[in-house]
Amino acid sequence: VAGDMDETRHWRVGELARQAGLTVRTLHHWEERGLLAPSERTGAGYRLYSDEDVRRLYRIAALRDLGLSLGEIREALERDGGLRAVVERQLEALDRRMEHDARLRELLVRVLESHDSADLLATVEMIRMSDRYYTPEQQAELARRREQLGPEGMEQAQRDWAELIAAMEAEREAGTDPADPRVQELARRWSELIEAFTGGDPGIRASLQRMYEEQGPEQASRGALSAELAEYVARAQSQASR
Amino acid sequence: VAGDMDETRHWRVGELARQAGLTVRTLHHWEERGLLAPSERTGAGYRLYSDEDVRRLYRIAALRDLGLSLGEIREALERDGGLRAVVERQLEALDRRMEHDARLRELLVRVLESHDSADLLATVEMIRMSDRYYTPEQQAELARRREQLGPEGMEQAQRDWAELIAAMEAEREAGTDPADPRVQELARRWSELIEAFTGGDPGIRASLQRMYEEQGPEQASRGALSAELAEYVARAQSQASR
DNA sequence: TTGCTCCTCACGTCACGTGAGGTGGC
DNA sequence: TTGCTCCTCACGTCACGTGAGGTGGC
Repeated sequence: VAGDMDETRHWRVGELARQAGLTVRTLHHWEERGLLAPSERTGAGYRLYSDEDVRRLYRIAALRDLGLSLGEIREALERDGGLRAVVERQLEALDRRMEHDARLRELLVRVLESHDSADLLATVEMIRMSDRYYTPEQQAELARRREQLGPEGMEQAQRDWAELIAAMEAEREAGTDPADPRVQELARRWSELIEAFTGGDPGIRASLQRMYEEQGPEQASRGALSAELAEYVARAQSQASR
Repeated sequence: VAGDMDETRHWRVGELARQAGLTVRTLHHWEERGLLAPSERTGAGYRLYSDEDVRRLYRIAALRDLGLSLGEIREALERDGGLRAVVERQLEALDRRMEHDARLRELLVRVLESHDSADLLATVEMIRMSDRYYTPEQQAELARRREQLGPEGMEQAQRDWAELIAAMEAEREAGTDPADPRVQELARRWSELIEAFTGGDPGIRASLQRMYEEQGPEQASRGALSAELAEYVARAQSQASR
């Protein structure tokens, strides 16, 4: 073993794959993609990798473990300074993903904590809706306000809405004129609760309105409001300004 | 708009896609995969989605946002309690990914902080190697020990090794007999440093040895040790036991 | 001669994106 | 009649996994 003069040791693909903890197919694929070709072949076409090839292989494997795509790895290996550029992009993408995952995790935990699975699906749908209509800043603002309210405050708000909706629905079913003082009082309360939700932020108000316009009251309120009731409330509010 | 009796409103695929923030192709795909088929078609084959279909669509979209695959969504919607099971699996997978990402992020930051890109690639390769040969527990143990050493301790250890390797290489080049007392002293020091690294843990010692056997001294030491020098040290150590 | 390793296609995966070529509907 | 919407193929993506069918090598 001592004086073994194997100046350029060569590796066959299977050997090398086993060594590096990869599959033969992976090495084939890297070759197809132009990342790593063996510097020699035997007469019968067997791939022979040199020490130099092996070093390149380990570099590629390392970069792959950093999450780079094969295209990015090529870029990193070809250009000087390419590594830094590619890794910076990679880090940014990773940060975005980690943020996303953190939010997702919270969501999943909430889903698991919830016992009623219909209710929990509704929660997810609501969040999805929010994501579509509120800007990230607006969402942060809404979250801030929710935090300020605390769990009891949130429940209180929900009860307030449930009560108000029930009262409004009762008037509508009774056929009360929207201009009636009782209904007008409810409409005023309605505006107050919306004001409390938007916190007076005109952007949030606009987003909310766009959501109701585009999705309709049933979707936007996740079933809390019927189209008929929304219509009735709108009539009462237009009455108020007369 | 008021008394509109559209008992079963129908949606065409484009409309619905726009509403839901999806593409038409996505709805086609969901249909191919058996997730959501419109309950009606026009004579010409136009898809018509009912309110019921729309509700199902929103449920699917919500679950997709939770990161479920289309297959998992089917499972969740078909079986009772399927949602909980699927979400639990999802959460476990997410936790694993988040842990992985956290480690990856550290790595990427270290790569960016390093100025010599060859050096940084070596670091990544070393970590890859460690992942292959040390169990998670052993890695934790090694990390604990590194932390205990602190940055100065680490640098000191690296200097110790560099010195010892240089001294050993000098003897080898000079052709000193491995049994020579000077070489024997170096070999003793060598064993001490390995002992310091493994912390006396036999598992770590075995993993380290397996790594050197399977990868060879050059790869395992990331170029710090030549095959010849490793051979020389081995001879010196076997001499010691005589 | 028998295994073992290797070779080159080539299809499958996952959730759609992106045309191509053609037809119904207000 | 002119756009617009819709239809059904069908290939492409990304990094390989997984055979299929056949041949070299110690």
